[in-house]
Amino acid sequence: MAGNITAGAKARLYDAFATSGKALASGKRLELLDLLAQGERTVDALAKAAGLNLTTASAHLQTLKQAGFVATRREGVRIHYRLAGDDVAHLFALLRKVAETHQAAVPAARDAYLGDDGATEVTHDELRARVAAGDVVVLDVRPAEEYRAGHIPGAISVPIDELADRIGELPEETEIVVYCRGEYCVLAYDAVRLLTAHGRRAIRLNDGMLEWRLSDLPVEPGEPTSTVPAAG
Amino acid sequence: MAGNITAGAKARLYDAFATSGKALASGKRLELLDLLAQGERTVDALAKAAGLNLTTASAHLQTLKQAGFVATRREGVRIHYRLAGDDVAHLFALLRKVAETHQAAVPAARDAYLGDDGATEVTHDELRARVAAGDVVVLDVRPAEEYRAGHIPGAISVPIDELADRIGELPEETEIVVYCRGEYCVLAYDAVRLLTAHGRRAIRLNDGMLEWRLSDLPVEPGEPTSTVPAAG
DNA sequence: GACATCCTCCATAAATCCATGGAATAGTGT
DNA sequence: ACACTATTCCATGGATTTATGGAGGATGTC
Repeated sequence: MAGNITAGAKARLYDAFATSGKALASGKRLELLDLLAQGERTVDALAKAAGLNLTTASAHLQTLKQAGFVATRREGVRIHYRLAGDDVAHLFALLRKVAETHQAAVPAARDAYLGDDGATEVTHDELRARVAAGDVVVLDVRPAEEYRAGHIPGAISVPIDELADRIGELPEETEIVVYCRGEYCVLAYDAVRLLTAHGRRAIRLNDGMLEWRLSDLPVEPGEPTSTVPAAG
Repeated sequence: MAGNITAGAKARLYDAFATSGKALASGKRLELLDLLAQGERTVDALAKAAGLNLTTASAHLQTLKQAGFVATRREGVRIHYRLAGDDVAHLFALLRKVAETHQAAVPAARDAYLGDDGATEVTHDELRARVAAGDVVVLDVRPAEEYRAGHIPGAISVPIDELADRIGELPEETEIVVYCRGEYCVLAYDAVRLLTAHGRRAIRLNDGMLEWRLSDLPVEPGEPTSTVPAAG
């Protein structure tokens, strides 16, 4: 029923909260939030990235907008959607964490999706220490657009789609730390599998850009550089 | 649709997250979570407190259980539901906060429900300082059951239903700080209106037990005492 | 102005959710 | 074994949500 017209003030308040809850109640909308957490995007780009019909994507985005989770910006004929605030990203991240902690189906679905890459994981702190020591190369395998919107300082960008062709750009001996969108993003897993298959030493960041940003660690916007920084 | 049988592993993972999202997608379920955040309760008690048919309440609780948000304990013929963890309470609190921040309808619905009591609000820190100074009486107006499950140390219990009859138990000069379940709980507002109408000096805690507990402030379980502590 | 692009709004069919009453189950007391 | 209580399970009708195609609005180009 949800939203009884003649309901009392209490029901109206809780139904308003539930409007925001409903925004989290569809896998496709969560996928859209996941994408938006990496930076703003147009409706068309979101639809393609999430594998949705344009009309369907638009409808989901309206639901998110009603919940106040996203805001829009018009640029000519395009409309760019973005998260309405970092608190929304926090809510999204917390939902996933709580679901993984308390819902038995999640770890299973997670493993089925991500698979095993045999890679070690490093924490934020370890990564920062090793970057400071010049010990590793940090590799961002998200689409270039997302790298541009913000990446870990010093990371180089090789989108997962181009990685097989551009593997020669990566150092042969230095260890490579790969990251992508977040804890449940498959790109870094795929990248590690590809890199180790080519004899590179690759490990994975614990999680990804989402958690990095929400931990208030430094984020750098800007274009990818075409050269790999001198390692060691 | 949500839950395509033939969907890929990614869709299954996000649909699993969405299962937890769905648990937050009904005003009635949020009311149940609000109650459970105060302590465990039987199905029957929850149904009555939320104004639900027993069968309907049971169904909502099953939804919450599937999401992993609640756990159960059998005691003889009764089944007690409780939150599965503090992270669930955090998620619930964050959802409300994000909704209030970003959804225009929430502040309006909030004001319509809570009304105005003309009262000053005090923060956690201010309250602790004034309690330490013996400057105020802290009054918990939640049902006795919830007080018993955990209350602010030193608070006295007068459930809102009994307050009109028991107003004489309260000091006439000392300022009274009232609190109840949380930021959107109406009981403290009602209590302040009642107390000021009877010439008492009453103010309100910023929020309530939920936020107090989630801030890791000390919580005391135990029976109400029938005597009001000597004030000042 | 005619036209293309990007997006939102509308209408529709299938799937899902909500509330409810009645049946079934688990545990208690006699 | 029998009655009784608390809760869950099942079936049903009505409302809501999802996906989709087509119409309509807004903006930019020629």
